[in-house]
Amino acid sequence: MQSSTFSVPFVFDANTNQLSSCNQVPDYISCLNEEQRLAVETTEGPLLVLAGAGTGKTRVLVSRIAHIIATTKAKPHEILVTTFTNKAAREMKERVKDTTGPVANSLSWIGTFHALSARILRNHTSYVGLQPDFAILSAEEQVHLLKKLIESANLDEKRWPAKLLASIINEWKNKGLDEHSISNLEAQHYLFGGKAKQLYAAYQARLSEHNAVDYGDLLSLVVRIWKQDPNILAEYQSKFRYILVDEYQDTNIVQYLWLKLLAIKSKNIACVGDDDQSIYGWRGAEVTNILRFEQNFPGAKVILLKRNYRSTSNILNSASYLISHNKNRLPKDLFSDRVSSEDDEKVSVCCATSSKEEARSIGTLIELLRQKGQPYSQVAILVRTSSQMKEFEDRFISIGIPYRILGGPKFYDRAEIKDALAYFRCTVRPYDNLSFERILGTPKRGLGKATLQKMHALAKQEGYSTMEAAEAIAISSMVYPKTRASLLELINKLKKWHSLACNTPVAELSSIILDESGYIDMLKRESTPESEIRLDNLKELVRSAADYDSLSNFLESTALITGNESNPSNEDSVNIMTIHAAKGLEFDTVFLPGWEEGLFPHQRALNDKQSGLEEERRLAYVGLTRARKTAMIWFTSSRRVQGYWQASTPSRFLGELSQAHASFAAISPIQTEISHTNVYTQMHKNNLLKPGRVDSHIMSREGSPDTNNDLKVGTRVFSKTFGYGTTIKAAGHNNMKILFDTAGYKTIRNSYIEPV
DNA sequence: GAGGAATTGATTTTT
DNA sequence: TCAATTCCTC
Repeated sequence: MQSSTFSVPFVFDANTNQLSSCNQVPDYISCLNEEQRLAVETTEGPLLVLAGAGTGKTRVLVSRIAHIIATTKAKPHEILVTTFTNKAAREMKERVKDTTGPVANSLSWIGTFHALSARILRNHTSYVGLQPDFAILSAEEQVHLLKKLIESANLDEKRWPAKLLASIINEWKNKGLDEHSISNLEAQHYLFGGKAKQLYAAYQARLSEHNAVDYGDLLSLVVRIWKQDPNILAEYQSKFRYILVDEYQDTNIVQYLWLKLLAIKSKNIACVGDDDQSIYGWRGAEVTNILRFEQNFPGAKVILLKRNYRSTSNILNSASYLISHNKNRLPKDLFSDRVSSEDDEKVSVCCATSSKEEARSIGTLIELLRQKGQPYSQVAILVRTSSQMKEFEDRFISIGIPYRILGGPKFYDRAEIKDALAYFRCTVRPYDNLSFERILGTPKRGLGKATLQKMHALAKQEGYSTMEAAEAIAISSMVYPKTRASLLELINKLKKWHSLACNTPVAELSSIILDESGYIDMLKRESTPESEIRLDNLKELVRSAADYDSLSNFLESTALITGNESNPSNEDSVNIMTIHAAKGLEFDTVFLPGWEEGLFPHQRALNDKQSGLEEERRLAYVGLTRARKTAMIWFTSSRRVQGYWQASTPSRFLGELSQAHASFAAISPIQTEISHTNVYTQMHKNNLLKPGRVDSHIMSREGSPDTNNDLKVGTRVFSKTFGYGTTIKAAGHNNMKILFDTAGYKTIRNSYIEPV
């Protein structure tokens, strides 16, 4: 896309609330194409910008913010912008700064729905029976809490999994339903029976006891306040004169209600999104929001961005043809801005015999690309499931290709960070039971299950918090003196830190806590490379704590911000990530391995009716459109899934690529250098002309009952995948290690082989 | 309560 | 297969 660097020097004086030097015709307009300019200049009334992949969505939003500030009388703090992640919000703010100058600093309402809602909710806590310092429950804590409630309701955890209950509650909150509708949810009906409603009531009661909300509440409470009190709503309606929404296809129903209430007065709502890139349906995103925009916001203008600046026409056309197989979408006609030339390669489809070979071939290709001057960082491997990553890691380590995994374990997900935060939270809020239970046994101090059980019993009996119960036990004779002393020591430390909290700098306080708790010592004693990293992470945590003026403010920010900047190594390295994590990114070369039925589209999505398949197809579309110049799709003829070897059928999506823009058999110049990939033979062998044929008994693990349990060692057997072989030894209940005549040693399910 | 053995169960993931 | 969890023993 155009790379003009310019700056419109707006100055916003917060004292006088005046914006100066904004009467010049700003330059940001001139670098937009006609479609984009229309989207930027239509500042009044509801607007939907339907932007295909690579059409400059963010540029439109950024320019629009600049335009609104320049041409209307709106102040930056009267503009509300929602983004999908915190990271996107930061990046958007940076880009606005590049375009409008220092005025971006006054753009204070830009962030995720959750972050914005938390701010709004803090002003009206009494309205919904909360204290202003309410805590925000993380997903993990939510499951933990539900687990405990299920336990105390004497339900069998195996049959009533907390995770399932959590997903039901979340789904239902995302849909903006209230407690009366929980009984309508099909899933809870047969899984939880009448108990779900009780469990939910207990859950919500526990939340308010703890002065906490979960992520769903954050939004729905704001919606509830706005619905119930017209005065409060009116206040926000006039406060936010312009509303901009990024990634509109990923909003859920509550977020729609939220926007609708807020925008109903000014009608100045502009949403940017692409229905074809909606890949988060499984967590509540509602594509219908974008499909029905014109009905939901009467008088809406819809602008389609069709000019794609990213991909070559072969890639774009393949992707467009693929996505045209979806029924539930708004048709678009994207065209590539790139002048077709010799390096407009077709999308190539290649086959390997196993995931190992797949990784080996792709590794070789990457090395060749590198020799031809392509930096590693311009190469991405986009997988459907994270389990596919390991094969590539192994291979890359052995041949020395530097790589990085994006969207891997997040900083705040690391055990040591969570432990540290749990210590901090106990210090600040002594009634935080979850955190207290987390720190009890880390580092080891002779406190465990038995002691915890006693605390629980006492807490329940006396209505204490866990820490109060611990204190009572520490001065009673309910436990051994050794346990008592250890417990007392912990409690005294927590009390000491609590008293330090108000007049000690945050960074100092946090390092005192980590030190005195023995946590640092524990890691130092380990002295493994692993523990070195952990110590570094803790140092990093202490460093970032220094930016806050109180420990509780620091904790507040960590509840909403998950640092997903993955290891910012400056080394030129290949990017490995899931397709989900690749959303919004682009690379010169993209490898898409594992296009096989059952893996991509994923079996779980296939079981899940038509909408599941369509979302998988959108995912394929997103994957393909990440590529600028080269896209290479791979599939294998057999793959080890969950430890078992399975014959695989090429993905039905391969048959949905446009023949004119994808080459199934034609071999690109680089590929000819790989001798062991015989595309032709494999294509025939795998019956690629009829993609989508699934051998259901092979793909599904539960498909057929396990027979052949009486197989003896040394028996000759036959497998559809590997041919003839001899059993070597039993491996677990229903598996056998077999030496195949041609395929070598494999461990497979007994049901996949038959004696001959 | 700690540590080793056995069992289980495995998309995608942000706030 | 492989990691996480639970079970079992000392």
